[in-house]
Amino acid sequence: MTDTTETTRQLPKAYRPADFEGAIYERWIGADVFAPDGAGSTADPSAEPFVIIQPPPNITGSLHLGHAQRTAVEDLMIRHARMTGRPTLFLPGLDHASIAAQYVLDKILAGEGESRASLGRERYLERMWQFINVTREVMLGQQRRLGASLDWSRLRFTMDAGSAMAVREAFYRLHRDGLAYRTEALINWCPGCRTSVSDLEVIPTPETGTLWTVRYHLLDDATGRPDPDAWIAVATTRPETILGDVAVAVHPDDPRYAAFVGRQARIPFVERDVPIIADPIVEREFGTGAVKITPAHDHDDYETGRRHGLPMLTVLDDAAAVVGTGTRFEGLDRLDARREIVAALEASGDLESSRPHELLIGRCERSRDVIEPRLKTQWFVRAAPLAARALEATRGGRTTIVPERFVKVWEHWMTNIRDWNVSRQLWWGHRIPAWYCPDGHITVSAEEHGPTACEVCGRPSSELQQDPDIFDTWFSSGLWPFSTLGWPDDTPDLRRYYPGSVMETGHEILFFWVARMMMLGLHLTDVEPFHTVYLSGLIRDAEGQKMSKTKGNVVDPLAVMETSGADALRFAVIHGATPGLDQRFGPQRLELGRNFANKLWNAVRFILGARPEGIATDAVRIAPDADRLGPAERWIRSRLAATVAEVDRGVADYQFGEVTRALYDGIWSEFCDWGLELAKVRLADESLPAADREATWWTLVEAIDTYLRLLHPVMPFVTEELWGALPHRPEDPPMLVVARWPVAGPRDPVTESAVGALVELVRVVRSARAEGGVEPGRWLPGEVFAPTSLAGAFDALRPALERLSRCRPLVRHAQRDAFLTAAGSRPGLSVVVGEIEADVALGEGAEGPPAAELARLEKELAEAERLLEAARTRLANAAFTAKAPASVVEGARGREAELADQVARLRERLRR
RNA sequence: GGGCGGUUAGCUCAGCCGGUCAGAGCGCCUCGCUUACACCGAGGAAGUCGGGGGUUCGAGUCCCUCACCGCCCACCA
Repeated sequence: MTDTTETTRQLPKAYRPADFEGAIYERWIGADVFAPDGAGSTADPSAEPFVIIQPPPNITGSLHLGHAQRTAVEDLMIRHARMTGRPTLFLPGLDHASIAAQYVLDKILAGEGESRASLGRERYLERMWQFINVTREVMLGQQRRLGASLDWSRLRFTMDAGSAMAVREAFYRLHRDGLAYRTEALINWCPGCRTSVSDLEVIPTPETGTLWTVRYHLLDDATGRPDPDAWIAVATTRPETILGDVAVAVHPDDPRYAAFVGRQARIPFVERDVPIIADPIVEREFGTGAVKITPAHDHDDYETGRRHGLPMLTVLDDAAAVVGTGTRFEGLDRLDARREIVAALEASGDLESSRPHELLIGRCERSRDVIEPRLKTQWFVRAAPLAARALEATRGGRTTIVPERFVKVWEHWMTNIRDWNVSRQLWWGHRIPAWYCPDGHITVSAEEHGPTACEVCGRPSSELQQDPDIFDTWFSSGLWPFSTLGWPDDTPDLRRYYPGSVMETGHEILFFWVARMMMLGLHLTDVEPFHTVYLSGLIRDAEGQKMSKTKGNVVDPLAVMETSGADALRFAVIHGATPGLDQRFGPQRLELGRNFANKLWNAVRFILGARPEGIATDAVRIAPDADRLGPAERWIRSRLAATVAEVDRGVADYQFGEVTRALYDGIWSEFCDWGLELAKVRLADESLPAADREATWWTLVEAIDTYLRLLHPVMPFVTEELWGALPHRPEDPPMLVVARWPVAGPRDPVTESAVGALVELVRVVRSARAEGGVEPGRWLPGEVFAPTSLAGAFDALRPALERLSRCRPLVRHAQRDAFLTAAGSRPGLSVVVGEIEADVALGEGAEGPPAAELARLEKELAEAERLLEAARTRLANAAFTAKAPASVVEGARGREAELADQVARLRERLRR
């Protein structure tokens, strides 16, 4: 490390991120600075640790831009905390993503002519491990490339032994506490994935279907046979479910059907006679006002069936083919069956009508197949009591959600929560640790090898059968904040790093993941798993479209980083980050980041190259000599202090876009555009004592060092690289990554306003020159009248002001009369900026002020008059002066005086 | 059917607690190779802050309402 601390190094002329980003990451790893207790850590061990919880990405392929943006935000927070001297934990991990992974692997297998069935459970899982051994490296590599300062020594996976142990223990306790139960219930079945899915995984999709109206003949009370001339018409979008109908429901107050209630109707094909019942759930206006009830294949009907004690007849199997009906439709896929049933009804004359109908179809989030609700015996987690505790945590302020508006969404969901179906008929995942004995007794065990005997009847384990199902993938994800720290064991990590500080994730998985972590965490550990939930928005493409593989508009972060660098990507995505709001990403954004890095690079190159001869190349950094600072140097320091404060505020408020904006403006528009330009002149001024020039240089070093620290969490690579080339203090650590976060110094309002006025003068003179059509390269003499309060700053900065305004000599007059005499009536450009007036001579040969100059002055006058008028109107309003705060009124008066002065001066200039 | 978010220069967006807040980047126009940077520098044009009400001395900034776009939740078969 000594090479970077004790000597300043030469920087290559061009900023080429690819040349150093990888090497820098290696150096961080080599120095072991990411682990909270790593060899290179400079944290205060007694400080409160800062822990970021990163959603472990799904191990299904590669990371996309959304991952990159979130990782960037997380890394920003953790790097900032690390620099403040807190022990930090940023734990890397991957999620086995059971259903998503199986979906991907199934597709790959299909391409090879294999399938889940052809391989069998064992070989299928072997294939899965092979698959993820490849993808995991890709994904971890992407995180490294992005510069994520993850503690790799703590890498975890939701399918590792630690997670497995936590899953078993968690389920064991939930069951013990009466919060996990097994029952037959109507669940969402995906025929494509051949598994149940949770309510959240069913995506309501608007589609145009058909609404068929079908006649069910009433039974003749006398004969007990269907009456060909009496029927009740029901409307349905799924005629195949007729086979499972067990009732017809009408609204109890519907006069049309009052006489029907209590009678029987004959279901076609299955020739089943079912009751006509009354239930207020029926919408009288919809369809015919009579609803067929299929409790085993429809969520609403299931509830209705339960209310009325109706039988539940399953007529679709796992593949969604007709089963158990004893009809000729047996074995047909439900859609084929639907067609045939409609045709048969039409033939029999019982199809009254059919019309197109817009409806919401539940589709599988993964396979997009139509979800077919069906009865299954599954494990459920009782949600209400868990949700109550989660709500307590957010209401009590122990966990804060950022941005705040999501609290409402959270509350709504938590208060209407339904029990969580955790059984999945998949293979890739944690097997449910429940065993059943031949007598149907249930034994749940947290032991790795299962129970030794049935808990109820004592039968030996050899007679017990383990549940073939696995857990919903979110069950293990829900344990992530503590399962990764050794829970259920009472480990040092768990004590030190739990609960976490900030949990960052996309708002789309607020329910899937955040809610489950809260519920499980509170129940199992008795403490909320994190203090803050920071929700990010989605990354969209430049057109505002959601990025998706099928649309082909996904941006590969690796490719982006290859061309523009990780820093540019990080800057771009952080720049656009507003909590909870989506952002568009396009090439422009990226260029912004890259250009900024380039600017920074060149600024540092300039500073290093401008080192006064009296300072050795390997000089140890010293603070600039305060007695030798000029106005420009004091201005730089004061503006720097302002930027530090702004960045601090942005970080504290999670307004990361504000952080990048403050840095962009501070570094580019203030420090580079004015600070360096002013300093340049002083550094080159041989007439000044060497010590003055050295103080200037040390000021630049101090400023850029501070800016680099502030920017490090956003752009870690380029800042590390550049910082390494700067002279350092003896107490500085070898690398920026563990250097101390800056403390905002004092502001200097007097200097800020004086230099601000002079900067404005330069700006206005430049503008006047350009508008007046003066050749840019031409030096013009100028006269300036500045109030005595600005005299010191003006004189000190005169050489710089001359150079920047390209006016020489620039003569300052202390008296306005003298100024007016000197400016005289010669042809020239006149500017009025605040209390300063300047007149730039156009030189011999000029006939008079060019027409453009007059037009410019007139425009300025008109604008000033307009503003003055507005200010006067405001002050004339008695209500304003009476009710507005004194400071505001005072400010308005000052403004009025200023404007009046400016108007007067401009009029005077125009008269000449 | 509820709920939430967005609507600010041609484009992409900042504008936190109402009082120089009308801004930035890109694009556009005019200039410029001034020894850090053409991934640059200087200057410039450009918006009745979605519409309409209201509160206030004062409103992109608060309230109501409407419109359009987007998202989330929801048991109309």
